[in-house]
Amino acid sequence: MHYSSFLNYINNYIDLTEKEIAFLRSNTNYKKYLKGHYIVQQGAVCKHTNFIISGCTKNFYVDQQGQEHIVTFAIENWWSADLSSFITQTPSDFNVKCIEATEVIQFTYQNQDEIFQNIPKMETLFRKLLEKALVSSQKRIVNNFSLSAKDQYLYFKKQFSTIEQRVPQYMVASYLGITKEFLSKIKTELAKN
Amino acid sequence: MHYSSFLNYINNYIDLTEKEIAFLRSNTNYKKYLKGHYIVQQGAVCKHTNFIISGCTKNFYVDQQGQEHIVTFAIENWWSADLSSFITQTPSDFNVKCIEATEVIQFTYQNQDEIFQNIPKMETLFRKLLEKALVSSQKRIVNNFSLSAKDQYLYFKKQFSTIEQRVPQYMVASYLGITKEFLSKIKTELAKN
DNA sequence: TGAATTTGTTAATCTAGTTTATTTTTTTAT
DNA sequence: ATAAAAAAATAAACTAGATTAACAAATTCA
Repeated sequence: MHYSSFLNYINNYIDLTEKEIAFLRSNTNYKKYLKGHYIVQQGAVCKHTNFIISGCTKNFYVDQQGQEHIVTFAIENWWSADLSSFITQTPSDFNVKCIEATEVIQFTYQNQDEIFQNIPKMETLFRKLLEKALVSSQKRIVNNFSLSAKDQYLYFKKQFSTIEQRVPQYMVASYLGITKEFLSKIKTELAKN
Repeated sequence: MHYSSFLNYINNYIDLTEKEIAFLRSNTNYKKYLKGHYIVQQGAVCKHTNFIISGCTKNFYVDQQGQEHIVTFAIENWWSADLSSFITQTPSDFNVKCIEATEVIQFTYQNQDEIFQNIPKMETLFRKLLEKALVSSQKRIVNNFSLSAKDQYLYFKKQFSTIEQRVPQYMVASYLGITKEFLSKIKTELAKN
């Protein structure tokens, strides 16, 4: 039953036979993480790619000054992993931490290999997901350059209103690359209008 | 003969049969662009993905104030396109312009589909290329947040010394998201040590 | 229920990077 | 070779956003 939202998601993109579904099940597993737990820790290898059934995670980097920089959030029906560590199977520079209790369907690098070899449609799906992720990552770079902090916040709010309602404000600031104090200032200014 | 560097490149990752090579050739074509010419123009659909045989391109966005923001450079043995427009086949927000005279092997969206369907190894290759591109795009976001402009410049220099030597300094500044004046200041400071 | 912890606000001071304007150097094309 | 155009340097005034510090509000949990 944990699988239904995962299979529904896949089903939005591709059609799988009963056999393929069975194969997918046997090459993935369900896991539940408590709030505050780490799915990946800086310095450890990211063993799994995770599809989020419920909950919320943040992927972040702690710099040399000890400051945390959030790269991405992930919620239901999104994927969450440290891609860099996962694809090279080498220690990670990033952390993935659960902001809420989080249920996932996860698979290892080997699982992924098997899945792609046996169900080529799945590799096509992943290729397309990666394309989209790269586009939005590039869009974010451009926004960083061409928008003021206020406009970046408004863009985030529009794009990810659900996330904004679920995570503390200081994490939104970290995602935007500004201080929590400055985001607070922006919000009071916006409230005046 | 134009194809040799393209095939060499592919050969670094996967083995192709003679038949597959022939198929690849018949689904791609060679093109030469002059310096200053546009491969993609903001508002037009990006018809091709381009593998660069020789030359150098920049992928950039012109914001509402008319300011140019460079998202990526591409040189020999790199891929160049506006991914967003290419995958959706809708008008582009970005331009791809030749900084030098540039020779490419290019294929359309339909070509790509045919290639992936007939040579699944090629889709695997592209999936892996996309993974790497996404990793470096995310790395760039983090650098934007955690490094000073000076350190970002040093990182760029280390990573892309060939590019730095080939493009005007104001384009490097645009890529880094700083003004040309400030990059000039950084460089004179660095020269003093 | 209330003490402890986490999250958010406000305000003064500071600084990395921008803007604007002028000058110098390098490149390009004839 | 040389004029025109493009690129780079310099410098002063300015500003978006950071830092620091003190306080207020909201959650959490015993």
